[in-house]
Amino acid sequence: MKLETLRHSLSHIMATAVQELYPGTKFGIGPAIADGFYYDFDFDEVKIINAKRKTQNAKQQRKNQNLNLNINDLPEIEKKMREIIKQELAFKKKQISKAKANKIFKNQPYKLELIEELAKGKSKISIYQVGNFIDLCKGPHLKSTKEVSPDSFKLIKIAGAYWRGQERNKMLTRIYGTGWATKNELNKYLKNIEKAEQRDHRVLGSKLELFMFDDEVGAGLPIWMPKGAMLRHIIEGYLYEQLYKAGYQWLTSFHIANLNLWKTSGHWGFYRENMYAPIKVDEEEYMLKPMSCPFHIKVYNSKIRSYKDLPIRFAELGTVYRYEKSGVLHGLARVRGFTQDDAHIFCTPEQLSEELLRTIKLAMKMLGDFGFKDYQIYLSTQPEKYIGTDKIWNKATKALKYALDTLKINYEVDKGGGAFYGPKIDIKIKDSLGRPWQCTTIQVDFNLPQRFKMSYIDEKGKKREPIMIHRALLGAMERFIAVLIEHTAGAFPLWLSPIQLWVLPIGKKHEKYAQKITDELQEAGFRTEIKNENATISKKIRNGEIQKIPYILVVGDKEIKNKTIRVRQRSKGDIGESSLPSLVKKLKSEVEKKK
RNA sequence: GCCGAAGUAGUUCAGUGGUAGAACGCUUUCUUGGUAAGAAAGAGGCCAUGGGUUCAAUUCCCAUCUUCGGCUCCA
Repeated sequence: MKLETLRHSLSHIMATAVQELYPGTKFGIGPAIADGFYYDFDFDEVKIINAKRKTQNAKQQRKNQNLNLNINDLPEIEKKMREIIKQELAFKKKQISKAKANKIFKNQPYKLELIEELAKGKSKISIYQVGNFIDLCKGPHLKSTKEVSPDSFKLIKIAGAYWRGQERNKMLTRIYGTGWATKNELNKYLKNIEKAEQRDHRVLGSKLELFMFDDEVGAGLPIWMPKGAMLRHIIEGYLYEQLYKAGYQWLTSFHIANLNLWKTSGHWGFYRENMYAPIKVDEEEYMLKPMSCPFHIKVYNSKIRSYKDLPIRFAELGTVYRYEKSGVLHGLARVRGFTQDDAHIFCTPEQLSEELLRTIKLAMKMLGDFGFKDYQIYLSTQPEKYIGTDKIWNKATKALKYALDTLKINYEVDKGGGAFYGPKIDIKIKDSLGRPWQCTTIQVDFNLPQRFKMSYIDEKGKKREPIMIHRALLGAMERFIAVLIEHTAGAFPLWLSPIQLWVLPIGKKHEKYAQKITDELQEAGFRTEIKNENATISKKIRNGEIQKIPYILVVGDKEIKNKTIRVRQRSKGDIGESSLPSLVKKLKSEVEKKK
């Protein structure tokens, strides 16, 4: 039995239960998804009288006695589902005409909408019936509900979801469930979810004192605490070094700029809903920057460029501000002010392939250095509305494909998913709960060079328009660190650890020696702290493990006598006595390998 | 923004129509310790904010803000 079939059938069983419990429900759709299933319901015409309600607050009463489900109602639906399963009902498939379908679903407006589309070019529509519940469905399904083990599924959450995923449509109530072949597998799944929640960057962020939020500061505006700021600083240092090696030049630009700049760039016209309101300065209006590109273009345009100067690569750790709808904010992964590892490459059309190839190679190297090997790559192509000629679109899309193919990278094509100004490559990294986050983006732009009248002088002394590539390889510091925290569960590799070593003197008389060791390690460039507070050695070690300190050094009488330290490695335990120089050598090679 | 849930100590959470408690953390003292929790004492809260109902509101009602789970949108 395929899990997908089981889950799809569970979704029908849930709908059957809902129909029995809340007559009058209108049904949306109910597919199987990764790990489970859902079904969308419209309860607007279900009167509260029909449902057995334990609690009713005033808000619900005001809503004209309409049913308003919440998480507390799920056990009752589960119970009903088990009753249905025990009845050993068959899933019956039928092929019917459109006219007959319209009759059966005459009280189901969402189904009628689907019938209209399904019937196009077909004479028959397939339906499935289980118990008294009939649904439009192409299947497949189980033969009977008896194939379902009544304790291997669970309804897990309830949420709003727009009909057909369109914001302008009505919001339906979606119930999510998870379903497995056995009770054991279900429990394993639920345990895994719990484990994943332990890796949540929002939880670890405050436990490890990396960053914080404050109501009075504002939503979506993280404050970096000392250890988080250090982590960020290390990553920034890495970027400066890598990009310099890759032939980039660094720029710095300001956080606000005259509205006129954003009018020229087109952001005022096309991106306004993501920008904050203008700030009045004397008689002029200024905007907080949502992107850094116009500044980089200004630098490019500050003098006449020859074909010999290209490609020009301008990089900036650009802090940008974007209005994000309140409901989408998510820890560090989705914020309202963030710093992109942004860069713009200006090149000739002939150089485009080579530049894209270099950029993707660099992205892969950098993601690899941070330990990311598992991600999804998308190539987004020409959308319906676009600027530029088909010729140049084809050329750019081909160049992107060429780069991916040359590097033998697997990718999916997101047809029509490109920006209006050019095609792009996106790389998404998954978080602890499997939610994908877009980090890397490499976009070709035919729009801005035109808007800012950019040019270079070619071999024949003629003015030509350069091609622009926008690229953020880690994406944004905030989001990247969020994913990094979840990826490592906060146990950062040595080179990234904000604090790399703790030195623990056993007693007061060992403090002087411990301080000497600490000083020498700091001198050697390692982020080291002495822990001489009043606590037992066991307690300090425990704290060190909780704080995910990579190395803990213990010193006492024996070590002083031998001129050594006792080394404990994170999650490995005591790895024995060592001299300081040999430890430093080990640490240096570990930092070097970025492991 | 939309649907649903929730905001009590630094953190995780109990609790109550008569202005509050636990655990961990923190501070101090005792203890001077050998690889994941030594002991005692103490400090710490306008119970998110603003209104309303009430003799009395942290508790009931409303609004706002923030957070969480989804939807839509994105780095």
